[in-house]
Amino acid sequence: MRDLASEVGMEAASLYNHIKSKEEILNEICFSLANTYSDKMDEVYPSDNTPIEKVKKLIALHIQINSMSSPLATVMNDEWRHLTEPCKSQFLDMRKRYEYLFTEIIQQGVKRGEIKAVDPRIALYTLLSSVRWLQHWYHANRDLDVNDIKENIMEMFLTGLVADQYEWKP
Amino acid sequence: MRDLASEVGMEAASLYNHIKSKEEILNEICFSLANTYSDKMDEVYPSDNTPIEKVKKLIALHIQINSMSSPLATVMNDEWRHLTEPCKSQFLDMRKRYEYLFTEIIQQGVKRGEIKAVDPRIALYTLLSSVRWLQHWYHANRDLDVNDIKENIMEMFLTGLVADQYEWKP
DNA sequence: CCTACCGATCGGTAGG
DNA sequence: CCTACCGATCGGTAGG
Repeated sequence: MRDLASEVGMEAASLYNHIKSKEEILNEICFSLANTYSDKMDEVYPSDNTPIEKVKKLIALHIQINSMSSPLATVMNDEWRHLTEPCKSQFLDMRKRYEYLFTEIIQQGVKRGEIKAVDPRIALYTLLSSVRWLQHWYHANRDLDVNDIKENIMEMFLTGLVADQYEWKP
Repeated sequence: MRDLASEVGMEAASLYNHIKSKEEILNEICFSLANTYSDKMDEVYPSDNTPIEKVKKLIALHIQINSMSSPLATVMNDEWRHLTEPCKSQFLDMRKRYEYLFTEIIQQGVKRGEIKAVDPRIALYTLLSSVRWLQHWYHANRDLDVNDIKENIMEMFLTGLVADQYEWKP
């Protein structure tokens, strides 16, 4: 709180005329971002895009948030554990629902023959994890363009690293 | 330190007969794991495997460490920032070298036509990030088998999510 | 290995 | 918005 205060040019004690507690800030950040994700899911999930198009739209949002709102994303990703009840449970419920709908999308893709028969949970967590650390390495590699990153990551996930002509299987 | 002490059944003060400082523990954990990664790289990099085989071997190590030694991996991944100089610089140098050799492997694969023309840094960070969070979701999904996870992740990265027969490009 | 205790720091309050 | 200050907690030391 002392650091925050000096950043905005006041004493720590004065912050408490603007906020109720340190945790109020944490709540604000976590739920603001969680709502952004939920809203996008509520828009994408029932749409008539193909499952692969849906996955692409959601991954694009993750890339966007983790590269643009990265300090907020860092707080949500690393500090949600310090939410107190009942907020913590509410937050986890939102996350659970988001992950459930995301696996549903993957599973629908598998059923329709668009997506390979991977384990949907493994696919989901691998996707989410990989874009999660954008916040950390993106700022150390500023010369990279967000759209380049987006296209490269999409390409990797959708068609893999192995070159089309190359016969890699033993 | 109070928590650690009670976990091993002593008073916090007594811990200091076994260790020099809290930070000594952090150093121990960070460098023990960093050495494991470096050693594997020194073995794999100059070997006569194909670049893709090398990538597979390194990713397998990351999966192994992040699922088996997960508490140690969590400490290294999240707390290395609190290393003090000169240890911090030394740690970052090791990481930089590891990442450099890893991108070299990817770049060689691209040059040899085995790996698609992705940006090697983006590919690297996406690979590393995705397996990094194994520690967090693996224990919440205990029914998953480590080898299943390994195979699924490899498959995703190497040949992608899109089913072979499916024409997805617009 | 424990008791007793230290200086620093933290989130936060009282009172103006 | 500030000064002054609180109780709790933290890493660590002295001395046995």
